[in-house]
Amino acid sequence: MTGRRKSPLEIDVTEAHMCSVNLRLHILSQVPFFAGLSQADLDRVNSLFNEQGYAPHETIYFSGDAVKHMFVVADGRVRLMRHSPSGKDVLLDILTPGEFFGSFSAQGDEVYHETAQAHTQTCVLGISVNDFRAILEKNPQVVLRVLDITSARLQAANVRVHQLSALPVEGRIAYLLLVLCAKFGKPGNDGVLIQTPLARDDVAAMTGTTSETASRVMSQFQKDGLIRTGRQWVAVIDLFALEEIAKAEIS
Amino acid sequence: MTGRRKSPLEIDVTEAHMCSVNLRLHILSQVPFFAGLSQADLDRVNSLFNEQGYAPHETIYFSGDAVKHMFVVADGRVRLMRHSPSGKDVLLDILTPGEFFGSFSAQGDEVYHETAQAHTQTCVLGISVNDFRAILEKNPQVVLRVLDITSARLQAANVRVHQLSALPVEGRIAYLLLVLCAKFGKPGNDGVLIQTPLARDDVAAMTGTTSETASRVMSQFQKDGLIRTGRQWVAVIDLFALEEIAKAEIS
DNA sequence: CTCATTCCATGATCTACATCAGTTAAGTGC
DNA sequence: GCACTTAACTGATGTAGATCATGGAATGAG
Repeated sequence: MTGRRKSPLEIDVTEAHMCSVNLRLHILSQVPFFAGLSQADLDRVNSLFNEQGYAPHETIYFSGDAVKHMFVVADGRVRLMRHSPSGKDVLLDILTPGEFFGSFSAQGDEVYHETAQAHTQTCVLGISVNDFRAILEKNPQVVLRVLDITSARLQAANVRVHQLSALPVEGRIAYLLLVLCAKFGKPGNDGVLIQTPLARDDVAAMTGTTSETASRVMSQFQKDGLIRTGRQWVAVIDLFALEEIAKAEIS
Repeated sequence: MTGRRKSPLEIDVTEAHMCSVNLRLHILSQVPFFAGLSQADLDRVNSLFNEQGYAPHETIYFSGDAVKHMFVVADGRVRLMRHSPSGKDVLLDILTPGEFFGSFSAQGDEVYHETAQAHTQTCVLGISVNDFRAILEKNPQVVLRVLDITSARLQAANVRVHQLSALPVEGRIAYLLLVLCAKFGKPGNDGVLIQTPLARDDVAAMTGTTSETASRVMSQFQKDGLIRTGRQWVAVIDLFALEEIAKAEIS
């Protein structure tokens, strides 16, 4: 393993805390649920957002904080997590530019039910819940898109419940790698590289296990030639084999 | 335990496969997301629904079936579940009159991702996805309500993911009983009776454990005076103690 | 470069819970 | 009422995976 490359991730470490105006407009037009808006509407919407930069591990809001904003990731990666008194945190999702988080229900939650944290150097666009709600009320087709996305997330959450209830750790990690591959994968020389920092702790926190067990399972995957992995990175080589493991049930 | 009462549930075992027209209109007006409609709109919506009766354990649709309808529970209880190849099924939810299920995303899923089954004698109102979508497109405020409900369900699913990842079985069952209590609870002589048939298998399938373990945990709860339970029923006596257990983390 | 920190790997134990198995009790139909 | 069926209880045993503990490798700071 002398030739193992180090840190193959290509994370843009731009110094800018703020993202450029160009990027900002581009991002908003890319957000799935604003896709249908006219340029004029888009400009109006854009003026309601303000941007904010975060360093890695900086917290955007804490679980339990009063809800004030809805956010869109402009650049970087954002972690959504839930804490436990014991310290065993659960990583709900890693968000990529164009995805939204925070509150968006019309009735409005009182407090956030998860913590949002910058995973990498991040730029986030925020809008007050009132402004966002006004947009929703004026643009029915936007609401339909938000509903679609929320339904898809509910769907994904149910899959996760299912897996935590019925699959052994190995299967859950295999499935997670496939999901991350679909979301962050960049085909490369050897396998599909998951383009986001991903520590063993992260894998553990997304699959309901410990970092030690995640480490063992991933070591085995590597020995079996299913993945290549190093410090904070993973590349998937054999998608099909992982799929088999994710589906496998011991009769 | 000589005085243990038998089957304290008060399930209406009406013979009717169909629910009356009165009930039907009443149900639709009670459905949270139709609550804002005018009487005229409500009548029009009503005409788009057709009703269907199901006997206990009858299947309304299977996971994997092509999506054709969105449903509202009119009477009885409906189980939403996911199957595993191994046979270890997961019970996602038990629905009560006024709740909807099936597909409702605007883009439309191709197939159902869960199986819906009558839990008791049930009457269900169905509407074609096209008709429902037309309603959504004409009534923005209805979409907002659907979004709210979907957000709340996503929220609940995330709680479940969290618990499966971080809580021991005892805690998950304690929490489940509290949730069921809030949803189906009827205060009675001794404790709050959960007004739905609830076998140990059901508890197990909702908490990611086995019926044996569910049985052991619930026996212990009963010995400790937290609940009263029998064949297919549970009454909660000490809500506060269950809350403590649900929150407890080992260090 | 060197040191300090963080992340990863892996062995040795321990335990919560699954699994297997047999008994008891609550409903149900005749 | 009695026989039959299904659900619940409970003991014995096995095991996946947590926990504890240690050493090594990649990265970052000075």
